[in-house]
Amino acid sequence: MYADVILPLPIQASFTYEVPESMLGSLTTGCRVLVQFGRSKIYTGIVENIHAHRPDFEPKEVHAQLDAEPIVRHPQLKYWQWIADYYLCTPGEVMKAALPAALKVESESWVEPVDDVDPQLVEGLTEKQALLWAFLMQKKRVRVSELEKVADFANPRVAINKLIDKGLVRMAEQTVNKYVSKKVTMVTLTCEREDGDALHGFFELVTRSTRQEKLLIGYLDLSGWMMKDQPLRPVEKAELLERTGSTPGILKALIDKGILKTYRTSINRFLPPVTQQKVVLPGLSEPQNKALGEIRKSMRERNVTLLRGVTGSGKTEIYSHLMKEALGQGNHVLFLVPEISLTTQLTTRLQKIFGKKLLVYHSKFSDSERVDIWRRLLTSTEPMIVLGVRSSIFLPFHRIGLVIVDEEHESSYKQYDPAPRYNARDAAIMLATMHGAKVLLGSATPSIETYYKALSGKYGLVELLTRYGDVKLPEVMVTDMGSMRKQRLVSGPFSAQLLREVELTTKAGNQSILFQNRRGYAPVVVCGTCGWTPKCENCDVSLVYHKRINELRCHYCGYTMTLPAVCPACGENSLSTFGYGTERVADTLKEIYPDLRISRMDLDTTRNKNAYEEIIGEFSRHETDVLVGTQMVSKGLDFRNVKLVSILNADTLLNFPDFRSNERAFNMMEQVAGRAGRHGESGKVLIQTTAPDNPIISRVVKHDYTGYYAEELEQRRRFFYPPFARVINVYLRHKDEHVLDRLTASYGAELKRVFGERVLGPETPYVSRVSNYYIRTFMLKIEAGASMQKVKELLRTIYVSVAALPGMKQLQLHYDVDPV
DNA sequence: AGCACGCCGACT
DNA sequence: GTCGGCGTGCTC
Repeated sequence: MYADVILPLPIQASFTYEVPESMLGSLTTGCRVLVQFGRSKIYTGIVENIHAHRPDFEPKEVHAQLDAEPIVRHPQLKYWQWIADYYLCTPGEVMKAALPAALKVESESWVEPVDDVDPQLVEGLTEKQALLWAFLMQKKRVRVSELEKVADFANPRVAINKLIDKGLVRMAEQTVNKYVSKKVTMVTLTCEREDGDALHGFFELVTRSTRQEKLLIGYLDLSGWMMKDQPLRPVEKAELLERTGSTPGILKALIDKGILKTYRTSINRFLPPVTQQKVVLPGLSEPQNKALGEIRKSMRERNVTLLRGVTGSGKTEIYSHLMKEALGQGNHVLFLVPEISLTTQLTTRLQKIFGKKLLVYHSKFSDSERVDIWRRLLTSTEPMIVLGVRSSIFLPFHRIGLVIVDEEHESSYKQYDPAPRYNARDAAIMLATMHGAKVLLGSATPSIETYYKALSGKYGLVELLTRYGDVKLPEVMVTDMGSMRKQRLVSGPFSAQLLREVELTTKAGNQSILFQNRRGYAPVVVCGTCGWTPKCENCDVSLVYHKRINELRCHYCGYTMTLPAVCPACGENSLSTFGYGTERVADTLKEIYPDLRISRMDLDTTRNKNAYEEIIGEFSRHETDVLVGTQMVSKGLDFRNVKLVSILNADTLLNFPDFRSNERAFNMMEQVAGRAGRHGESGKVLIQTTAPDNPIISRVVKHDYTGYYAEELEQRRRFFYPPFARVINVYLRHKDEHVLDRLTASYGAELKRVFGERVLGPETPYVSRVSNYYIRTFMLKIEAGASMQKVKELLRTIYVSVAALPGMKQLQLHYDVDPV
């Protein structure tokens, strides 16, 4: 028998290996295997298919079977294939994205001396070989990578191979298992279960402490100690303390008395629930209830329903009710949220309702934690909710009944780099379709495509246009920075009007959020004498100044340099900074109001795992008055006291040179505005711009989504963009700009020959070089109804037809399907 | 993606 | 004349 195996590589084909007899019968589709690929490398592959067709080459054998049971469930491989087809990448790339790293063991090459070394051979070694040999004799066994480091000469691999040829050393591939299961502390009684006397004695020992007694009883209760016909249920220490309201001290007292003992164990096994978790669902307001009813009705008729609910309308409560229903039917639920909104705020809220039925899947989790969740879904038959980010669509669900995609318009659902460049919203809809599950998309500002589908009847549409508790939508004011400046009413990034509002808000005991979509201190540094400006070595961008660390940073590749004291071009001491990033906004505000408590939230201040939670915690406990931040502050956060929100520079949102810039700007402003006044009296939003008459801003002022939508749709129709066209961007990257331009011309000619008017470009992107690669792009606009299968084939043909051109091998070409 | 093979310039 | 550089092709 032979197994077709998917390998985590950007190669279109799958590879056929022979199944050794020992695995016959046990090796099945969906199992992981270790296979050798090429001369030495060992990869984890997934068995795609097992068959008896002898291939016309001599296949290698499957090295090892890693799973007794499939780790990828039946519909999943089909799903991977769909993603690979749709997003124009290989199944191996999908596999790479889908499996947590710890499930993808890869080999490391080791070398060791052979058992009986011929000393004569050692004599005849060259200098380089002798150096490697000496190191190896010292260590006995060494990684190839280590050996390569020790070698102070080029191509050490050649020398190693010579040693192997001579018969002095041999290679050994060793796979590394990166998975470490999480350990927890468990509690158990020191006596045997049958030993009633001992237990009686224990109770005697705690008669003088009600709290100790309570803990003991709690243990008996949780473990099912007395129900001797059933197996003893292991009890976690944390669970015991929480359930009995005890402290670690009380537990310690019982351990000291010799009643209880603790032990460590891996939690990768299932603790059956003690009692059915009591589900306390939030009550729904009248409008919420009505919306819920409409959603249920819509779901009976259609697979996908859009819930357009204004910010603060209480979509989460509605989701909770739907999720509970799905759980009740024994189904899995996938609740997708954008990376940024997976805060403790949402998690704790849902945890209170669903307890252990809620699994959270997040990129900040360690890999082992992700594997635990993977395995739980695989082995458990219980209904569960996965609250997760983009990549959680790849988890091994078996009976999805409901998929919820919150903030469906969010661009972070789209993976941009590396492949697969998938949109988790769209992929989740496909996943649901494969499972026969229902989908609910939620947003205050649905994407144009989604709303179009909803209005045209393809999706169901439910609208919830009042905020919870009838709080009014915030009042939006626009400040014309141009005229403010003329009147000298601007200090730094702030208009006098904004400063007054911040002051009033703080005096009234409320909080403000200032939104500036740019991190760092100043985006540009310029020499006042000669005009020199620091640029990134690897990318075509100027470096952003970060003051606290006194560094210039590239926001594309991470390149850094310290700010020179004098201009390196002319030697004058005349470097000055321009523009405002969040760091400078916070500093400037502090200069104006030294007593104001200001915190900053952006990528730089939230690097480590807890920083994000801390900043949010501080702000929600009202330990800070003003929160300055990038788009991070615009998503899913709910603070009671925020009464003022300001977009410091709306111009930067409006002036993007692509077809989605209006959509992005409107969504962003509406989302930011939505942070204001979610409870009690309504809040205020202040937009600072030099273009106060911009139509998008006018729509935001009126919170006029439908107006914006109608106008935007018309634009899309006129210029043939989504939803009327399907867009595929083609990226060409090369280290040599001249070669790139030559290849781009040939490729473009071929592209246009085949697709004609549907091709736009080539274009040099705004940032034309990233990490030393020059970039050119084409945009392909395909009629909405056209066969993507056909388009895909044509693209492949075009690639093949230019593949022979010189330099093509060093050209990186990739497609971005449905770019956002 | 890795990795080896193979073809051209700078050293003994 | 070999060592070592990088471009090309293959991997079950």
